[in-house]
Amino acid sequence: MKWDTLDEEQCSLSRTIAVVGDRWTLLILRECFLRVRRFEGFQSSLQITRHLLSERLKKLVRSGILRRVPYSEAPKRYEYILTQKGLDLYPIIMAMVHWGDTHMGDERGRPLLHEHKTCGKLFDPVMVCSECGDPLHAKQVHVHAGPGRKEVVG
Amino acid sequence: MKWDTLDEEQCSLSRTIAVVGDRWTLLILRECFLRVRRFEGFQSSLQITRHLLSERLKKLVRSGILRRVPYSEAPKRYEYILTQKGLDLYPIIMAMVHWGDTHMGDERGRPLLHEHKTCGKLFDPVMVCSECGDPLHAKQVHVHAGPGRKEVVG
DNA sequence: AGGCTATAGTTCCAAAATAGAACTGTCAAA
DNA sequence: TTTGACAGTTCTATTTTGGAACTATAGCCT
Repeated sequence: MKWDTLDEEQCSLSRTIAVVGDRWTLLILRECFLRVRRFEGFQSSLQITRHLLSERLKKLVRSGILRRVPYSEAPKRYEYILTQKGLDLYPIIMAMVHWGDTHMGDERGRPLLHEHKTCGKLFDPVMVCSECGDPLHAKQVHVHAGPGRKEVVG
Repeated sequence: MKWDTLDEEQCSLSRTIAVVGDRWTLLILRECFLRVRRFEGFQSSLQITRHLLSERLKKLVRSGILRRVPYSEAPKRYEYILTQKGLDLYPIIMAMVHWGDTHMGDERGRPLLHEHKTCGKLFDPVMVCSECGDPLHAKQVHVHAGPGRKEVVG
């Protein structure tokens, strides 16, 4: 597969994978949601090589997920801030964190707890149907071809 | 980073990434949710090299996400079925599909539509708080160190 | 003025992962 | 007996990563 044109695929999952489908990108985004914004911050907390970090940040900026904002004029220095498009990745990250808590946990318990500020409680993320509000399960979902589908599969 | 011990990291996201954090694995899982079960099925719909497909399927079986079930005795043939642990990845996949639909769509419209069998309507997946049921947004969440956390960050 | 430190990268080479194609082995059907 | 379907394995070439060192700008200290 030609990963460089993955974002032109018909499948929405492929298009998402094109931008966030690698290990480092996902970990960088985790740091973004933990309020890390600067090159040295990402580098020291992730132990990613500077070369790859540089690559990934550029790609995230090109994809419109991060904005590169100057925070110092002399010397010129920038920090990386999530755009709305980037903030909208939150459910993906939370879904992954929750699956890890549920299925990959160890005896120590979960490393982070999440508090929902609007209700004040510790919570788990739950994915529900936008129409009826019930929790979603794979077996209750039927897939139809949509308007953007070239040929029918599945 | 040593990717082979990523599943021993303290971070739940890292542990999830250890098993589903690469492009092909995610695409294979998409096919699983579209009811593909066999080697040739995955190979022909994804155009993945047979070598990598073989590797990834083995890893998914080792991780307990797929089960390798015989469907023919002579010759011995197997198919790959999602376990409950695998089925629980559904929110991750759906979150990614939904983000792709929202932010990476093109003029043709979305390729697939999802019907919730229990309510009969076409829906979008929404991530909500398990406690109050409100939709989750990154800025409304506060992170605490949990019992499995060695040191405090973030 | 000279040297140290902080920040944000870039460059270079070795090691690992992936792509692409061909090959293996088992069995059924023609 | 030949062909085809299925489920892989093996091989080499290319691409991506990892790891370490290097560059560049500017503030601060003496």
